[in-house]
Amino acid sequence: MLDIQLLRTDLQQVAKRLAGRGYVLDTALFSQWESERKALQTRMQELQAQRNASSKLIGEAKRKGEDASAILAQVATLGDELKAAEQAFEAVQAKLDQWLLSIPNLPHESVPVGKDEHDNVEVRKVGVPKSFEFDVKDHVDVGAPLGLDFETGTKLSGARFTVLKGGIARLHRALAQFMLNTHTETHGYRECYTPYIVNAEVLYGTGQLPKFAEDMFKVTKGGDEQGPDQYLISTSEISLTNTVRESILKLEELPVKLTAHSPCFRSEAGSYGRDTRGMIRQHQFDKVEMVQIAHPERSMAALEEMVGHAEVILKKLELPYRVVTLCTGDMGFGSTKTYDLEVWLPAQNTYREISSCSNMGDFQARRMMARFKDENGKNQYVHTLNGSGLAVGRTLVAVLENYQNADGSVTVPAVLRPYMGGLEKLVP
RNA sequence: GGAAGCGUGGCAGAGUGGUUUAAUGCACCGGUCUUGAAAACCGGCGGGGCUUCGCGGCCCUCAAGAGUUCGAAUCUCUUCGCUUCCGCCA
Repeated sequence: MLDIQLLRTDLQQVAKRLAGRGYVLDTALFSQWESERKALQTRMQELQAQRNASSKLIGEAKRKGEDASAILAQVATLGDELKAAEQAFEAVQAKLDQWLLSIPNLPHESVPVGKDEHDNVEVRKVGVPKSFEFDVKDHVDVGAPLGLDFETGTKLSGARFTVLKGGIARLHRALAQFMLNTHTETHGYRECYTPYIVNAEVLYGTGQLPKFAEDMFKVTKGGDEQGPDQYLISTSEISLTNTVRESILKLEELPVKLTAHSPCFRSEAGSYGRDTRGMIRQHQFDKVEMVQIAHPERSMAALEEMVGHAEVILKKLELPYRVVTLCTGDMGFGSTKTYDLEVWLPAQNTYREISSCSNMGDFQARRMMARFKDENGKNQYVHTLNGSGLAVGRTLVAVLENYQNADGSVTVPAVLRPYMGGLEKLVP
């Protein structure tokens, strides 16, 4: 959520910056609602003050045993008027709030202006794609004999669900363990285990609601169809970031660095027909997530650091990748700046997204009321950052494709062998 | 699932319709004193919002929501959470 003060003081500038990401800000609408709000709020508060004063007088009169009927008569008409004023105010305030919640974040000045993914800027390329002496297979064909089973996944749950069996299942687990251990042991993140079902208000905090409800899985408690709205998390960014909601952190508590391995559930509405083959795009996938709650002055540095943390995983796995700065038009809703990590997939002969690291600035913090007491004792919004470190399913895909051998086996990356009981190769 | 009880500011804790615009203590911050500290004393000390150049003024907030009332922490209803007991259960 943007700072409403910024909209009040510098509306045109905000509109201009949002235009860079392809968002048209309805400035006339805001100005109109804002002046309505101001008038209604002033009126309502006047009436409340009047009521409070009169009630106090009545109390005093009664205590002294005096006759209060004159004041009572005077205040009698106030009730209806006040109620009407309150309702009118709440109505316009609700409209403003909903509107504010639907506005994306302002891009940082350092973000390249652009329309879509074609305008993203490559920052660096690391590692050299290996050349194969044989025709490379994609992960579906490499994985099938090793226990990657789409057919059973579909039988159980429909399209975009997968069953992993045997060595592949273990490799998948090894990847997650390796990532989690690396982030906790060498990057200073605190391991967390969090709920996979969260309340709607939590999703307002991180920005999935109200705009992106169609991307989520909503769940219902048996026998409680009228119960509160709850959703499966689409990333553990949601639960990790919201751990600091409605709190005021001490200066010395920053930065808070959290990590978790969790499944992620995404409806993938709007991506029908895209990446239908294989496990690139699933309704359920695992991810190791990094989250930082940072001092505003430190958040951009923290973003660079976090990208580095994600890169370490790819480097240790010896997977070629590149780092890309997303342009204004391709960034996510709440981000001020985003780097994507794209891993080399030989079968597709291209780099594919495997991690996304973003600085959300105070956008989520304002929605969550997550603050810290600054150097001057003032409460300030924290900055929140999140990054995949990494998407486990896609990492599995990358390992299968990059480590495949002519005989159909897959070499286990050296760093994963301790997690595989020393196994060096997955053999059909 | 059944029964009972309880949710007040960072913590403890008063407060059962109008001197509570939430007492008091602890913690915390500033000051006096002190070589320094402790103690003592003085002052400050939750959060959100509106308004003002500023000083300030005002509104909301006692788990959440709704209601009764001129007036609600206090009364009523609903929801949520916690505690204890019983039942069931990985």
